[in-house]
Amino acid sequence: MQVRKPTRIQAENRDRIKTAALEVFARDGFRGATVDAIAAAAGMSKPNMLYYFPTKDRIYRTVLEGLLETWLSPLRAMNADGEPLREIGAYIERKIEMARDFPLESRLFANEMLRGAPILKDILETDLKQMVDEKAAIISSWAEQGRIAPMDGHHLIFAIWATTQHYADFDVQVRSVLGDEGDGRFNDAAEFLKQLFFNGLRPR
Amino acid sequence: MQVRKPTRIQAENRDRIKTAALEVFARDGFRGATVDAIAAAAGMSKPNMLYYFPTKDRIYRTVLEGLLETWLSPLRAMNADGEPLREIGAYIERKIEMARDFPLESRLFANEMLRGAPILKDILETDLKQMVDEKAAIISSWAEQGRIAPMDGHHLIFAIWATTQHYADFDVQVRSVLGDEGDGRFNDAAEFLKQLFFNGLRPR
DNA sequence: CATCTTCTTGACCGTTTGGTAAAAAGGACG
DNA sequence: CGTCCTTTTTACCAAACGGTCAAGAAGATG
Repeated sequence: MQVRKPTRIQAENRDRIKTAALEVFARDGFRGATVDAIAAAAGMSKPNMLYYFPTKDRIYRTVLEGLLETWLSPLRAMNADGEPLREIGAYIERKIEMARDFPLESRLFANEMLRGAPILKDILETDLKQMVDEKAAIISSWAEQGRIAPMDGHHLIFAIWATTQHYADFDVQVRSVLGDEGDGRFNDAAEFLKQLFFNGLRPR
Repeated sequence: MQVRKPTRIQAENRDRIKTAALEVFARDGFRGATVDAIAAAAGMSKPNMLYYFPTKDRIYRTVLEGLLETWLSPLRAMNADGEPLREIGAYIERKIEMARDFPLESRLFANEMLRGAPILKDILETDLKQMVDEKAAIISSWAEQGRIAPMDGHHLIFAIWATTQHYADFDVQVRSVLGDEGDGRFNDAAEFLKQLFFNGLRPR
């Protein structure tokens, strides 16, 4: 099986398509997105795009899978040997940065969840579950050592996901509510969330 | 302008359509949903359905607007004269109940946000903003009185929205990660969140 | 610069989509 | 039970959709 290395044009165009697809899928979801819309966003004709990716489904899977590793890396970085509040604080900060810098990725992920994760379900139940269980166990051990309040680590992780991704997924709502004073919302959110979680987790 | 009261059949069918539309729109979003799919879910032919609602757009607006008041009523119930932690705790509990009992409504709302809230934008910027500002002011006054920790009430409200709605919007993910032990997830979440927010908000 | 491969295009195809028209079927009510 | 209004159905339409095809344009390579 011959696998020749991609040409410069191939690399560029595949990249433009993935960027365009991210935009469209994040807004309209898989079913709502059209290959015409993606091609238009990528600045090329539909048949031209389909020369690089044979189907809409393939584009979607490529974008989604390309995103996963980046998306989960902050959690993977949470270290059992670190100081609990430092580790959790760093995780919150990193996740807020990602909501600010990669809102489309967050919304694409949210869209996949809303339709029942037909593509990612397997990964959620295996790889993701395994990692979350592992990190939740670390949190439990911190709690048993009395270094943080006793709690189920799973729900702590969910709470951090929810609060941080909210600023990407519900960006319209956040901006609508905050109005003109909303410019510093990511910094304010980071400060608020660290206070909330730090005080909420401190052992008592 | 004659407005006759709806017949029994009209009332029933409009209701069936709205229920079916909620299901389909919550899963596939506005663009991804098809009138055929909604009609099928409602158990009637497409032209029959369009006899009751002239366009897909009209169905969507009807469902969305019918949802809004219910959706925001828990926040409206937050009372300045109550005891802060009791009020906030009751709000969290009510929101978790809604995530459990009305997940489709939550996901429909999420879908509308993800595509930039083209229908709800106006309401977000006027009615919603007004109410959130009002409630955030109450929270600020509690903070000034030293009854809770100082904070921006807006972000507290966002955090409660995010953490509670997460259990509806990301239900697949939550269930995938929790596995078979996930049955009590709404109760566990309520307990966890109350602990988190109570400790996180206590004045110090 | 000739040749071979890669890339792009316009024309096209069958299916799905949102919606319409007209007529048949059903229900309410005197 | 006949009449009138409501409801449902069948058949249909134009546009949008995902995708194909063959031929031409542009790049790479000797």
